[in-house]
Amino acid sequence: MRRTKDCAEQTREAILDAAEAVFFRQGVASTTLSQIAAEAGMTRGAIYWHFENKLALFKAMQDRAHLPKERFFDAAKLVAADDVLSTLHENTLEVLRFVQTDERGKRVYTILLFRCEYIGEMQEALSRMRESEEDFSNRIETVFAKVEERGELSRGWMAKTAAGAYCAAIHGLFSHWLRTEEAFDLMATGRPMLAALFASYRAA
Amino acid sequence: MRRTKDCAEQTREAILDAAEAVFFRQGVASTTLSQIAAEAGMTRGAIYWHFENKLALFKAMQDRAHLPKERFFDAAKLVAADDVLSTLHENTLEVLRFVQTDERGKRVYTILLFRCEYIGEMQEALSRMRESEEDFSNRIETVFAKVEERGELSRGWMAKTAAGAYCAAIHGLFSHWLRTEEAFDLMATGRPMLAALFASYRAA
DNA sequence: CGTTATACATACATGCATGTATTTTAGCTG
DNA sequence: CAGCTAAAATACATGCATGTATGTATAACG
Repeated sequence: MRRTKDCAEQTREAILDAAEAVFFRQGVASTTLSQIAAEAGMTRGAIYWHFENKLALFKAMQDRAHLPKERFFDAAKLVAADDVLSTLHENTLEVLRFVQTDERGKRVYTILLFRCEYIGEMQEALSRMRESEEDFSNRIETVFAKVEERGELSRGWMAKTAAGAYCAAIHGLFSHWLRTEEAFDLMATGRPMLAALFASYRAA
Repeated sequence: MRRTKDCAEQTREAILDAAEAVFFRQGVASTTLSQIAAEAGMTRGAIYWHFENKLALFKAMQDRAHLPKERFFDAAKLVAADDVLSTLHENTLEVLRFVQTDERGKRVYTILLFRCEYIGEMQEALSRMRESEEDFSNRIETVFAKVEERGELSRGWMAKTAAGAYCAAIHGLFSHWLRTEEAFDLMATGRPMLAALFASYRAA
């Protein structure tokens, strides 16, 4: 105990790693702090030293793996592009490629999607997630509004429905992939799927 | 107590209703049998009389709202159709229309998707769900295999990726809709989205 | 009309997770 | 080297959900 300062920081990271692992295996609600401590090779004392409680630990884990949506979709840049649709299309493919390599992101996103109930104390975590999702949704809608304004959106679509379909497609791809990882080739499926969508957005 | 036989059946239904309501509000893991009993206006005794435990109650709730996938997608019929793709397309639109009217289905599906962690005791419930999903996935893949065999599937798609994209799209639509119900018009978004997908499947 | 099984309610024992208080260990400081 | 404090481990009190055992009222049945 009390080895040194960065030794404590190392402990903190170990606890977060352990939390990720146990949350992933067992889900958030049924995971006890004892289990996390055991996984990290310590006792609950260490956890309570570094974190206020389970919710704080959960949030810290969520923060450590800042999800890709925030860093990949800059609505201002997208709207400013020459060919907004093509830029969004390419951008999306880039995200698909990226997430495949991001092991931590995959684990954390799986926890957020499938291993967490977001109730009681966790409601705050949900509202964070919701805000982030809503923010994403809104940015995408802004982008499509611009596309529509420029007359580049096929009739049959409106900014709102186009954005909804885009979000649904992305979300569907990710969750289907995370649920059946070994049996699902994200790029092989996502590429033609996005191609179909964007072709429809553009159609004369 | 001991009113009559169908009075007991009525109690059973009331318990299931209460479970649905509380699971929906609070999530499955953190819901206690006392809360369900209170919601139903009874005590835990009634629950333990009708159900072995929480898992059994959960399964009964799941069974009562048999989800639409089972009754709408008959792979054999689909494969036998003249125009398989068009039939699947129409079938899918019909499901979209139907689910909007099925309040119980909506609640239960929301619980299954967002209010349940599927761990510990619930893992069995998960494997049931998984089987059902996998079965659905497989049936869809069978359908697309037939389409491919007939040479009616555009190059750029293979049976597997086409089925994956279809499932991802459906799942994405449903979950996006259930998450933001008021702000999302399922048909208005789903119709052009499916049109885009199926147009791509067919493209010469 | 008495008995019995049904449909619950109530009471009780157990276990376990949480949070906090206390204690121990070891690095740092003068 | 003494003293202090950061970094944990340990101990303890509490609450609460579960499961089960027991109690009880009433419908069904002979």
